[in-house]
Amino acid sequence: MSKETFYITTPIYYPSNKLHLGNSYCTVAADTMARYKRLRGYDVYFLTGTDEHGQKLERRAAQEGKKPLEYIDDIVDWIKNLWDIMDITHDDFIRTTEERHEKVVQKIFKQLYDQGDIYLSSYEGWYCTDCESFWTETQLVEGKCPDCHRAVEMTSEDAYFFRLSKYQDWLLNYINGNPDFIQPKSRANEMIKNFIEPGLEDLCVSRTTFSWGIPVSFDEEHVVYVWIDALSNYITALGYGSDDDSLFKRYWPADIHYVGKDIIRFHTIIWPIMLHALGVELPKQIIGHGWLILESGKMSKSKGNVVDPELLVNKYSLDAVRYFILREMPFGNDFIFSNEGMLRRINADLANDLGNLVHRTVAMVKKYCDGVIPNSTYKGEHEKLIEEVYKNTLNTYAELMDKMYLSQALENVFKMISELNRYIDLTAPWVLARKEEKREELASVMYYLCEGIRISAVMLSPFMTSTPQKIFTQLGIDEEFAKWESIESFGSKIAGSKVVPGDALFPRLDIEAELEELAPTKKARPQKEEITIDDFAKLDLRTAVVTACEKVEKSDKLLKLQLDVGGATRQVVSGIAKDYTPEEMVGKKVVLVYNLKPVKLRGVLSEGMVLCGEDENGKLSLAKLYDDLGEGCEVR
RNA sequence: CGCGGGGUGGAGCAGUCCGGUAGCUCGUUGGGCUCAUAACCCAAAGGUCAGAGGUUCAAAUCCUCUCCCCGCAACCA
Repeated sequence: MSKETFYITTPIYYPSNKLHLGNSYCTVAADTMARYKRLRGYDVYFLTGTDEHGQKLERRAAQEGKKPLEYIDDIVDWIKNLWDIMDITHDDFIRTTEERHEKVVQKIFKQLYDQGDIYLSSYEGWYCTDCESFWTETQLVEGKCPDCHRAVEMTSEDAYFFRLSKYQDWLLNYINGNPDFIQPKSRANEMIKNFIEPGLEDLCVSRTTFSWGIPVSFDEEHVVYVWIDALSNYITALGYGSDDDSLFKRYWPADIHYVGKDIIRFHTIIWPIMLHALGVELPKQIIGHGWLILESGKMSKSKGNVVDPELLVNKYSLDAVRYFILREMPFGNDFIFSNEGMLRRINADLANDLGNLVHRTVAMVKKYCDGVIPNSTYKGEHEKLIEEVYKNTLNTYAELMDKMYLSQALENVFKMISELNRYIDLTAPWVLARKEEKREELASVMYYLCEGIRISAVMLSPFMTSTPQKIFTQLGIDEEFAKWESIESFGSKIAGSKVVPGDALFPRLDIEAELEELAPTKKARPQKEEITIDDFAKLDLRTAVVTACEKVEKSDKLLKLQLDVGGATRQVVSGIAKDYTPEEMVGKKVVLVYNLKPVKLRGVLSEGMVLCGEDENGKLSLAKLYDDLGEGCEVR
C-alpha cells in the first residue's frame, strides 16, 4: 500500500555569508510543514541545499585567498551545522557543485538547446572599453558611459538565451487556470501585471565573463548562468535525468516550493516555463513568504544588525525560537523582529500559558489523585465545553495547516490551551478536593486537563521538536499517544498513567535583564588593508565652503553642492539628502576630496567627494575642522 | 507620475476582496483565586480606523484626491 507523497523544498541558499534568523525562518517553516505531513501519515520528502556558483562567490573566495570550493565548503559546513541546531529534518541537502547536479544541468541545457528553446545570440549593449562593462540605453548619461563619461560603442557578447517569450501565453493561461498555484494570491497578480502582461523577454542563460559555473557541454566558453542551474536543483536532487530516477518518479511534482518573496518571480515564471519546455509536470504550489526585518530595516551584514539564530537558541531553547518565528510571521507579509517582542511572546505563551498549565495540572494530579491520571465518569457543562473546543480546534488546525497558515494554526492551538486554563478556574479543583461527594467531578477535571494537554502537545509537535515529548513524559504516556490517530477523537485511554512532575518547560524570563544582555555590543570593525604614508599622500584633501545647494531631481539621497575651494570652484554630488537639507548646507565648511575622478550621478557631474562620518544606523555627519582655516587649505 | 507594501486604542497586528454594533495579543488599572513558573481567571480604561471629498439608508471596508512611512529599483564617489 503506497502512501500519498508530499515533497517540499526550501530555496537553495547562496553561501557567500553565514545565514541569519531570516533565512532560518524559511527552513524552519518548511521543516514544520514536513513534520506535519509526516504526522498525517504522508510519505514526505524534504529538500534544502546551497547554490554554489557565480561570480560573487568566485570573487569572495579570491579575496580570502582561497579556491572557490574551499571557501564554500566551510560555509556549507556551517549551514549544515545550523540546520542540525534547528532540528531540521531534511531528507537531502543538495549542493549545485555536486556531480549529480552538474551533469543533469548540462543535459537539461543541451535538451533545451536541441529543441530550439535555447539559442545562441549576443548580449547587446553599449560597451565602454575603459571600464570593460556593458550599459543599457537607459543607464547611459548623455549617451556616454555613466562611470567614466567616455564614449561607448554598441557591442555584443555571445550568450545563450532561453525563449521565454514563446511560452508567455501558455504561462498566463496556466496561472489564471490554477488560482492556487501562486500563494499568496496578491503575488500572482503582481507577476501577471508586472512581468507577464508587459511581455516576457528572452532570458540570458550563459556567461563567458567568469568561469565559476557549470560549463555548457557543447560550448565550453560558456558557463550556465544562474537560473537554469539553481532552479534545476529541485529535480536533480531527485535524480531526474540520471540512471536512477526512482525518487523523481515517486515524489515529483513538488507539493510546495517555499520561497522568499524576492525570488517568487523566478519560481513562477522561469521555472514553470523550463519544466514545461522539458515536458515535466509543474510543481503544485509556490508559496512566497515575507521577510523577517528589524526596526532598523532589513537584516544585512553590512548594517551589522543581523540576529544570530544560534545565540537565541542557546539562550532561550530551540523550541522557543521556533515557536516565536513561526507564530509571528504572518502569511506572505513581513514581520518586524524585536528582542522585546520575542521575550514577551515566550513569557506569555510558553511560560505562562503552556508551561504553567502543564505544571499546575501535573501538580494537581499528584496532589489529588496520587499521581495517577483518573478515569472520567462525570460530564458536566464545562466538560462538554472542552470537548466542543477540542473539536473546533482540531478542525481549524487541520484546515490551516493544509494551507500552511502556520501562524494561525498556532494561534488556534493556544486558544485551546487558554481554554484549559480557564477550565481550571471554572471548575476550581481545589474546592472539589475538599468534598468527598465531588470525587467524580474532580477526577473528570483531571482527566480532561491531561487529555486536553496531550492533544495540544500533538498539534504542537510539528512546530516544536522536544517540548511535546517532555509533556508526554510528564504525563507518563508513551509514543502511541503522540500519533495523529490518537487525537482524532477526544477521550483516549490515558487513565492509569502515572505522572512525572518535571522542570518548568519554559522558565519565565526576566525581560528587563534579558534585554540588557541582548543589547548590541559594538564590535570593532575589522581593519582594512594597511597602507603606507605614500598611499595616503595620494589623497588631495582640501577645505571648502558650500556656496549653493539643491536637491538632485528624482533622487532620494543626492544633493548637488557648489563649492568654493579658495580660488577654484567645484560641483559635487553627495548622498546626504537624508540628513541635510539644501538650505542648511549653504555656508557649511566641509572637507573635500579634491583629486577624485569625476563621475556622473543621476546624470549630474560630481567632481569630488565631501567627507562624512556614518554610524551603524546610517546617520551621516559632515566632517569639519575644529577651527576655521578658510577655503582651499590642505588637509592631511 | 519607476514597481510594490503599509498607515486601525500605548505597542504589534486582524478585519478591507463579498459595505451593516471596531476585534485579537501584549501592556496599563481594578478585582478574584491559591493547583501553578509573582503564574491563572474576571472586569475596566483607552481608537474621529492617516486626512479630505464622493457613492449609499449605512463606509475601516467601494470611488477620487492628498499626506506620511517602509522595501525594491535608481542609486550613496
